[in-house]
Amino acid sequence: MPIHIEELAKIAKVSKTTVSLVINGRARDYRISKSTEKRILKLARNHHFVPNTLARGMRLKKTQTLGLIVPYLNWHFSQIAQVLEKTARESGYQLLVAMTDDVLETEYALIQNLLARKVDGFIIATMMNHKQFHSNSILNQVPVVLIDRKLKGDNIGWVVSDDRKGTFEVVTHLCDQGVTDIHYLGGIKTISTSVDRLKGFKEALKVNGLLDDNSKIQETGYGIRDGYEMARKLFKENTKFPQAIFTSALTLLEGLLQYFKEHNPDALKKTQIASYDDHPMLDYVPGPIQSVRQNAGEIARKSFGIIHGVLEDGKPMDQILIPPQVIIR
Amino acid sequence: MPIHIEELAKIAKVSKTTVSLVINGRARDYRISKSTEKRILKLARNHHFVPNTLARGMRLKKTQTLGLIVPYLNWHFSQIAQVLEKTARESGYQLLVAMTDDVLETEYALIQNLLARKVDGFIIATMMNHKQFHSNSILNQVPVVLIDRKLKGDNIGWVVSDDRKGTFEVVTHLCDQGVTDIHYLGGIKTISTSVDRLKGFKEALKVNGLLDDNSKIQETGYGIRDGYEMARKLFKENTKFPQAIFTSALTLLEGLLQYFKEHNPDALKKTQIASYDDHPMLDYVPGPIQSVRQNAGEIARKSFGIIHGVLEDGKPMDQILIPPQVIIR
DNA sequence: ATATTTTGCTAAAACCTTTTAGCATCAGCA
DNA sequence: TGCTGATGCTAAAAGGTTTTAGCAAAATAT
Repeated sequence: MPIHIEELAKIAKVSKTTVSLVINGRARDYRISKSTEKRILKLARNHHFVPNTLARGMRLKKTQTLGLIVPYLNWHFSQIAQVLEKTARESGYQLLVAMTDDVLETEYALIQNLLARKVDGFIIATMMNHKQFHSNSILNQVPVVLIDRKLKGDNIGWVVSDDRKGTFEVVTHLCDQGVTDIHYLGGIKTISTSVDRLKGFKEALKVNGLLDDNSKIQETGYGIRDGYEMARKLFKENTKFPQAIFTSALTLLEGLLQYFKEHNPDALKKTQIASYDDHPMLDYVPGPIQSVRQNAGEIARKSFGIIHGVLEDGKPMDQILIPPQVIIR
Repeated sequence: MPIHIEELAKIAKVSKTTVSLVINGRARDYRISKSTEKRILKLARNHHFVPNTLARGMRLKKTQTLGLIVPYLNWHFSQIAQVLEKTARESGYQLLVAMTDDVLETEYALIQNLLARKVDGFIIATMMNHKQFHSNSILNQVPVVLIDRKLKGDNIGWVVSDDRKGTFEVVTHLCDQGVTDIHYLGGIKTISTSVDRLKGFKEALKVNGLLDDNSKIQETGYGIRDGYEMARKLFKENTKFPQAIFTSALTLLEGLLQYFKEHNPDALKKTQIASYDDHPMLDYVPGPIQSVRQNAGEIARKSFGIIHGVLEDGKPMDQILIPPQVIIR
């Protein structure tokens, strides 16, 4: 039962055109007298008038809404969501947030759903591969910026952490400690994130004159359970105690730590650990644990910046690599 | 440039009424022939027709959208957001997520914004007090369920963790260990959460025959920094080493741990620590740290359940206390 | 052959905005 | 007095959907 323009017009004894113009601050442009303007503004305030965004969206063909699609709200994506929401809101956009659980069908359905809701743009950590993404109808409807995982194509924007560089640097740090035997625990092989992190890992080994030994590389999935299982396998198949382990995501590190806690409490002291992704509580986990902190805030701000630029200033799509920060503890 | 009903009707050589009826599965009710139905359905699929939700929302006066307003996306609220999104989506609702940073004005603005967007209901961790909330126009427009912080009034729903009980139990556990000197670090005094947690704390002291000593109780704010500062003050003003410390939120625990790390590395071993809120990584922080795990999933599901019940089954508002789980490490 | 019922479909209104094009009225000027 | 320009405002259309009331034709009953 909120009041709308028509009623306001009736009360003010003017047309709804006039009310609309005043509300939108275009009174001057249309020579609405100062007195009429004030009267309407006051009336609107008194009656708690808020323009119906649906009707507005229909007419204007834009909703000031962005769709954010992520697999889940882990620490990294929460940070991104949080900064994104704030940044977007400050520019008058609101966020529709959805999660895919890393299920492709869910992602498809979600994109349809949000398209139907006429979001003005998307920010997606997609599961899709290049082909799937480009055959989707999304791209010729609204601007899309990918985060976390990138795809080729110049009508598609992305903002991702420099996975190769971050991994290279932290693994190099391990090497600098004199470690020569480094194991790699990774996630879903296909996504760009995994490819780049593994690339950085191998590069670091090469530069530091270490053997690139595929038997020390495991890649299964990004679940905590996956990390746990890879840790188990690592210790089962290697008689020699690993000097160092690199996990390519926080979840995998969690799985590893859990395995350690259950089966090998003193491994933390004997094995050097490094991981992609950071978390404030890693400060309190004895280890110490080296990590690669993604600049979530920057990823969020830049992502919005691109969408905003495309939408409001007709700027071209953009693709940005964000340098991560290696945290040495 | 997505296709809409009118065009589809033209192609199928029927009226848009017919298309609409078919799309909404009401063909039977209106005696649309099976053949026409099939034809339209096929056409709709081929042309990737998705009904415009804005137009639909206008006509139906509901948007299948819920507004979630939280102060920030910390672990607890992320969990809630995540489960809520999934639960809601499974019932055909989408989530508009917004954050207040615990700033009252932002919350007011956000509520207006989401009301303008015609969300069908709200789930809010509000900063408002009883009076502020009830003088807000929100309550006579759509159903509202509060989380984390409750307010009186029977037209307003809430689902909160049983703060009093959780605190009582974990503090009692400390007492059972023979500890007699327990310090309390709390947050913003005014919100119900704080009141109930302190109540549980005092109750536990009383039941266990300990002195209720106000000098051991600090309440400033819920930031990490607040935890840090209260820890500093605690150690500065007490010559005697504290036997135990209870922090009433995860952020405060983080602040405490940070203080320990910087100024008192061995305090972790000498002092028993318990905290409201849990986090998976607490498993790996030496301590050990006792915690009270809120059932975020249940809070989310029940919140949605209430809104859904009110919206679709005309059920009455409801207020639910969710039992938390004490984690002993 | 006519009346009635069933079948299959549709016209039009309503939801609330914004915007374009333009209509009165009045003052100023010749 | 008649014309021009400024002032202050408005009518109407468009955007895409759902729903109510009802129409024409075909089938059935009398």
